[in-house]
Amino acid sequence: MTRANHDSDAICALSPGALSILDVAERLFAEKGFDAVSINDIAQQADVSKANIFHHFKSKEGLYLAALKSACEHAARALDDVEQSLSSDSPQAQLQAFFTQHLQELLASPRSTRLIQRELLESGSERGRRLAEEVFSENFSRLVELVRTGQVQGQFRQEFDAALVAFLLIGTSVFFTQTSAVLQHLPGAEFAKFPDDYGSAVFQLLSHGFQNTT
Amino acid sequence: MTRANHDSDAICALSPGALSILDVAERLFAEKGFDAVSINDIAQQADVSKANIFHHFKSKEGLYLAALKSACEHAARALDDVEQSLSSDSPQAQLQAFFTQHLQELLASPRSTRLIQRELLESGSERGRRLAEEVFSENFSRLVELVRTGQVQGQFRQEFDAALVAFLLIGTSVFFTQTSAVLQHLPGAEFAKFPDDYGSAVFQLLSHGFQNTT
DNA sequence: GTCTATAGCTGGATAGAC
DNA sequence: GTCTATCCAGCTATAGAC
Repeated sequence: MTRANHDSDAICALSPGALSILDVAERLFAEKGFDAVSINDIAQQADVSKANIFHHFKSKEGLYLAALKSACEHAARALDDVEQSLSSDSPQAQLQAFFTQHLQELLASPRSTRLIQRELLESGSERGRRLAEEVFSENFSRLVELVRTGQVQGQFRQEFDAALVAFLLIGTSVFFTQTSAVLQHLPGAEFAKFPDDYGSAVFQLLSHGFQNTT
Repeated sequence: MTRANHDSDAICALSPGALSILDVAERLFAEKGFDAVSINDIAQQADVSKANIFHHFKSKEGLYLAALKSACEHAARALDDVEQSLSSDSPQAQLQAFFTQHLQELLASPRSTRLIQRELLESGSERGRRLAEEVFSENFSRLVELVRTGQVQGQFRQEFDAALVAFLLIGTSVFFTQTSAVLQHLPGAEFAKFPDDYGSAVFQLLSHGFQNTT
């Protein structure tokens, strides 16, 4: 708990050995989950001894927290990049740009995404909540603001909660990446094989709705 | 693998002791995941001895599979009920009825939902895929057909993939139940506290889109 | 910083009495 | 069907040499 901050603040000063340990740990924890991964597994795949891992990290949980923090920093950085590269076009253009890049980012770094996903699944732990608050609340707020701007400018309907729209923009992407492996085995869901087409189709649908107005 | 079928076909003939074991197991596996739960934990909470569990179930994995199958049967039954109670109204009325009842079902039995969710997260295993295929593919197909019917009748836009619409109807509900615990801690997301309002608002949004047409 | 060796414990699973 | 007692493999973590 208290120690984790200390460990990962100096993340850039870690020796190369520690970095490869962290890298392997992040991958294995993301793939199999905390309890299914042993220090032995990590030691083998990182080509170091078990004891060496305990030299660099205080405990197994400490290593896990370090990997989690690394994944969060990666995710947060990616979101920042997305927002910085937003053109100063209309809100709907900005929203579409965010949506597209966000989906691409999720697809490009499935490891971090998955590790965070797993952590959020443990809703019982305080960790998951604090994590979400600290890492995502700021970015989420900015996205909500973007929707609100579109609403006051009259481009978006005012009858909808801006936070709800933002939630759906994020959720449809996350849920897609989360289920795409199994989606491909459902009949009629060929869209699972073309993430880019999925992205633009979903944005179209969220924009205009599936119901016919003619 | 081969034994699981044998075990759970006779699920109704199990002794009361076995049923309480299965009940506790389903709860714990859903809450913490397979690896984080020990036979000791289950034995304690079910008020039986460790050995008794191995008398009723061949192994820890056998017990897990039994719990998973129970959860799947529960979920599938709920979906069947939903479809049977569909009125013979217009496709959009049927679609809305399905959406509403599906969301309510998810909220009413979070244990089963969560256990299946966890299993799907392990996309590496064949189990997850087969599970989704066998349990959900039929219901998913029926939902897709419902959307197609609305399309040929001209009530829904034909430009969208029917399977995509069906996917979003399911995904927005599942993702909501999945993240609601953490959602409540995000600024501006008050809708997390009112699932019913969330349901109707999302259906409105998916129907008409967030973009202004005036 | 990195290793070998090992302590100390808990996990799943079994044997056999009742 | 249910229990107590037990086996042993595998785990986290530490000690101490280099």
